[in-house]
Amino acid sequence: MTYDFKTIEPKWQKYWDEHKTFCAEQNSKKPKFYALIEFPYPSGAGMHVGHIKAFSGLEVVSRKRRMEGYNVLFPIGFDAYGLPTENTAIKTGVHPRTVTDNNIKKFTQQLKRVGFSFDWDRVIDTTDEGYYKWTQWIFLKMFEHGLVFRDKTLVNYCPSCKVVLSNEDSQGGKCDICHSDVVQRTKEVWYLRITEYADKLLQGLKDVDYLPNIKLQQENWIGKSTGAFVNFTIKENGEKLRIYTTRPDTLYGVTFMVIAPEHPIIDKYRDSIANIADLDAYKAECGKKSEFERTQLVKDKTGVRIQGLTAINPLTGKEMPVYISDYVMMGYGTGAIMAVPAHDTRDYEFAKKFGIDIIEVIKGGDISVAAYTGDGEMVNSGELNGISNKKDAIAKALEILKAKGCGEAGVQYKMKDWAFNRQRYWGEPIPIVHCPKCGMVAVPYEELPLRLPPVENYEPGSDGESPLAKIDSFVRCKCPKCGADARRETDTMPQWAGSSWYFLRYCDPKNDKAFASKEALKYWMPVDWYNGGMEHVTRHMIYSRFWHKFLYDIGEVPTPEPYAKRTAQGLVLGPDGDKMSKSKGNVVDPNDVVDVYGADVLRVYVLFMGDYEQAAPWSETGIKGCKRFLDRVWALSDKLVPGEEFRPELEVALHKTIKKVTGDIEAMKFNTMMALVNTIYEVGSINHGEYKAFLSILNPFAPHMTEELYSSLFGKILNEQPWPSYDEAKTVDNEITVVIQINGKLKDKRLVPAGLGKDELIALAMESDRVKALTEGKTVVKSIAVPDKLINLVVK
RNA sequence: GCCGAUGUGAUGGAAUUGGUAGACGUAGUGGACUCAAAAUCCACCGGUAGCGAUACCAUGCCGGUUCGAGUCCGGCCAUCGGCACCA
Repeated sequence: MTYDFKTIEPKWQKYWDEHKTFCAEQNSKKPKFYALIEFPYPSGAGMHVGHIKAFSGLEVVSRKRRMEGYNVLFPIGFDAYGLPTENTAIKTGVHPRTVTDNNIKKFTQQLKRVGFSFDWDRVIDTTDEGYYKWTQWIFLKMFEHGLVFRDKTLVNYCPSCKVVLSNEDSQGGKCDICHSDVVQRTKEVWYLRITEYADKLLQGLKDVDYLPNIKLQQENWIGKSTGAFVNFTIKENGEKLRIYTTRPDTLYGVTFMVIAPEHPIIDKYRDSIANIADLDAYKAECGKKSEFERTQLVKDKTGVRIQGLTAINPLTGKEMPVYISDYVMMGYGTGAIMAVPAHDTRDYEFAKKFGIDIIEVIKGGDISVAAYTGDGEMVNSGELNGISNKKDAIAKALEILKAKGCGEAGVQYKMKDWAFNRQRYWGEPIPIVHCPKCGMVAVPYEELPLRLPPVENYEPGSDGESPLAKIDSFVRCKCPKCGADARRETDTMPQWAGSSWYFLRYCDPKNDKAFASKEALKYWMPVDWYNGGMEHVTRHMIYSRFWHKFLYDIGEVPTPEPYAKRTAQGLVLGPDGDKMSKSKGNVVDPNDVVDVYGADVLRVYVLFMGDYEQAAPWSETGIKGCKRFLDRVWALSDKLVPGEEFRPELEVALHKTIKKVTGDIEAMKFNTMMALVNTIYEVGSINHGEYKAFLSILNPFAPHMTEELYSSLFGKILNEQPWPSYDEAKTVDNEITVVIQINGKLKDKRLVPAGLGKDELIALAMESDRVKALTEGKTVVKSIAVPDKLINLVVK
């Protein structure tokens, strides 16, 4: 009898569907466990095996938790708004709704074939009007609370196609569609004031269990820095030029100022600037570069001195030139810096290039060679001289600034406000009306959802407007406040919107009175364990934590943080070791694997292929090992003998393995249970109790095969059985091999009873013939013994 | 450039707290079974030298701490993820 996956796997999938085996229970007395995976974007290409790996980690945890007696919520849905779908629609003329529905169908079919234990009664789709109604609702709540505003920004604009482009579609400054040069263009867009939550987002990290590197990435993204705002007076007109610095202690070392090319002071005083044409030309040149490119090309600093603006150092009264340069960004701090070339690398390069003075104010480096960014004694710094501690120097500098009334301590965040709009069709319409009298007016809550209207074609409108701008019947409306003729906003929300709160909807996905009921939220939140890709740990996670914290502040959700725990899986690379991509043709379709090997082999392989958190290439040969492993498990049914108690020859191995697998699953280490099968083969037989235990721990990985074996051999449904327990005392061998080292090198081994003391071990080591031979005529200087592990003799 | 990670045999990777480097799998070699092949089973499997016991070398590179370093520290190199309009 061989394992016929082609009939057995669909049989159990049907059973699980019909019995709603994996649907979360309502009103359960069991403890809850909410496992969340990042819901997929349903692309036309269908799923690849990377999705399977991403979902399989918590799939195993969820199945284990159910056996451990938890009421588990393990939901699935689709993050379906997005550019690729819209681009397909433009290309083929098929409505994005139809494209999305087809893709979701394909994804669903693929997921079901793998036998994931998702709760299929709670599927959500962010493009469903019953869902995006609530996305719009939350947006309006933010609008109501002053977290939504409009401001100018630079966007990538293709003058030839007349569209706003994403960073991805404008790489290298060329339009992806027509290959003409992309320019940076100023546009007024929507923002969410996420910076208001910067500190809360940072503080909240103290209370959650994320992998340390994930926390660190988020901390760095928020980028809190403490420093000072300092006002420099402009000699010619008395204007205050406000700068932000983290090093107010270096104020005596300032020799010039740099402002962003877009800084408003230039336009304000353009009439009094002699070389305004040069500045405009430089600004235009910078406009071609994205912010990313600006910071990247540091090798050669560029800039132009402003003829007609001179800054005065508030501490020394010294006059200093003001430059514009693209290494200063309008989007961070105040868009202006004081340059201290002696102690900042970028300022140093700039000063060298433009021949500006470099004044040392901190001892310890050689400023003729490079900027010195380390600590040291303050020099050339008036009342700061002699202070050798950075912290004290900064404190003193702040004191002086405050006394003179020209500056104060301040906090800056690297995090920017969230540009919350796209000029595209396939997204949630922003529910705002522009009234000539009342300004921006919210669409009333009772009119939600504001539906996406049908359009003829999905090409972006001319001049960078959304296709919605072309729909007169959509655009023209009455002001909800005063009834006057008004215009609807035609931008849509970015793809991040729908995924910023989906974990809340899963708690109560069919509710049409609220995004979820208070009871459901109270029961299920927070998410106990969230797993996804490293590429989402900053943007998606920070955006969604922000939405959640806002909802918490207005009393709509019961927990301050959405995710109690977060882990991340590594990518599955193509067989060639490159990232899987359609263009490289190295994408592996899970359906092909299931056709040949079955779902259980695929599931076991993606988890056994290596470290779950690391990227690993797909390997056709590696998968064969997993097939052999499962075939050997299946064949154990031929070696079955009566008996429920573990027999002495397998007892330790079983207790050890149960303990190991129980712990390893929690640590997302999945690839270490194969060895037990080898041991069982060595023993030559397995009894009922032993087989039951082994099938139980394998069940989360290979649910179809283990269920078939268990139910046919023992007449019970395996996933209704409890997770096997182990006896700590029986996980250790009575006899242990200890290692004898001389000067740290392995020289001999001894099989000794477990738990031997240090002195006994050392005495034992001295009896060894090898040790005797090697220590002859020498002295043992030191002996180290680690019980049950090793003895090391230091010999001279 | 900045932030985060990774680097171990032919190969995917183990080594859970600083304590036997290479578990387990794949590939390979030899053998059993077979008319033969596949499948399956058994054995071997980091390098150099040696008949052998064994010795030396070996976890990207250079250095350090330690009785002992894949693991900790410093400095390099390479690769990957993110850098805010790809999701």
